[in-house]
Amino acid sequence: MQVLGQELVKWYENHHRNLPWRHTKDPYQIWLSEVILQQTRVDQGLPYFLKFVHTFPTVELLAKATEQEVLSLWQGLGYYSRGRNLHKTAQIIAHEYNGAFPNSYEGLLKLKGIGPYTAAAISSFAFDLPHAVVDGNVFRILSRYFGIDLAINSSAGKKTFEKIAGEVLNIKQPALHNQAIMEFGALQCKPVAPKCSECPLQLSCAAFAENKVHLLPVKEKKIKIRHRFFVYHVQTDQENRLALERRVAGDIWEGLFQFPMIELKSSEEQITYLQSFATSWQSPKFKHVLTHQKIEAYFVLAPLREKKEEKIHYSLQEISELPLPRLIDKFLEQHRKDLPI
DNA sequence: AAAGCGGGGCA
DNA sequence: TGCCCAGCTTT
Repeated sequence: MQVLGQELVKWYENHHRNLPWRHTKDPYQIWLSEVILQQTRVDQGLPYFLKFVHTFPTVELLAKATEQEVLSLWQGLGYYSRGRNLHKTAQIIAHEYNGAFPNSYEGLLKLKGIGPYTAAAISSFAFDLPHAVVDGNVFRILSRYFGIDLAINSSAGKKTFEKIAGEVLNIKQPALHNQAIMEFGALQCKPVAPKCSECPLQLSCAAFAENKVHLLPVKEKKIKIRHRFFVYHVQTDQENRLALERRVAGDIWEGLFQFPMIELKSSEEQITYLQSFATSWQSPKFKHVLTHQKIEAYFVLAPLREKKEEKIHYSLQEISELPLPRLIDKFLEQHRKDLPI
C-alpha cells in the first residue's frame, strides 16, 4: 500500500499543473476553489476562481455581497445551489465564527455545501489533517489499481473505497498525497484513454495486468433521461423593456431570471403551440431554437399580454446584471442586436 | 437509498 | 449528436 502513495507523490512532483489554489494555505481560498471545482473541470473553474478571489478577497467581503451578486458571478458554472450555499456559508463564517473556518473535519462538515469530500480536502490542504479525499479520481484509481469491480455508486462500494483511501493515505503529508492522487487521476489515470504505456504504476496495477483498465470503475444502473420542452416569450413593454420572471424553487435554474416561459409536455405540443403564434398573430417576428442538454427551447417574439401577470421589466443593461440561466445568456449573446431597445 | 441539480468535452 | 463526468442536498 505504501508503494502506491510514494509513486503518486513522485509522479506529482514532476507532472503537476501550476494552479493558484495550490500556493495558499488560506482556508477561504481553498474552500472557494473546492466548491467551484465540485463537478467542474479545472479549465472551466479557474476563471471563476480568479473572479471570486478578485471580487471577494476575504470571506467577510463575500458575506457582505447580496445573493444576486454572488449568483451573477456564478452564472454559467451550473449547479447554482453551490453558489447559494457558498454565500450562506460565508455569512455563517463571518458572523458566527468570527471569520475563521473550523479547523476540523467534523466542524467543516457541518457547513452548507461541504460534504465528505470537501471537508477532507479543506482539512488536509489548509490544516494538514490526515483525512483522505475520495472523489471521482480516487474511485477510478483505486478500482483500477486494486482491480475492484464493486460499483462506485453503491453503498458497499463507497464504503470499501473510502476504507482503502484511508489506508493508502500518507499521514505524514496528507495535503501532498491528496493533491497527488487527484492530479494523477485527472492527467494520467483518466476516465477515457488513460496513459498506461507511460504509467509509473503499470507493473503493480491489477487492472493493467488483467487487461481491464477500460472496464473499471464499475457504475450501477442508468439514470433515466427526462426531456423537457420550453418556449420563451420575448416581450417588451411600451418603453421597450424586456419582461423577465424569476424561476421558482425546486426545479432547474432555481431563482435565476428568464423570459416568461411555458413548458409543454411533448415536442408535438411544443410545435402546435408555436404554430398558434403564426396563425393567430400574423407571423412571429422572431423564432429561434436552442437545445440545452435535454431541454429543447424556442424563443418567440410574442405580443405582450396586458396586465395578465406581473412580470418585471428590465432594460438590456439591467438584464446583464442579473443571474441568468446559460440558455438565456447564450440567446442574448447571439441576438443582442436583433432585440428592441 | 434514490433522485435532482448544469455545464463542457469528446467520440 | 449523444454520451460522459460526479459531490452535495433533498426527499
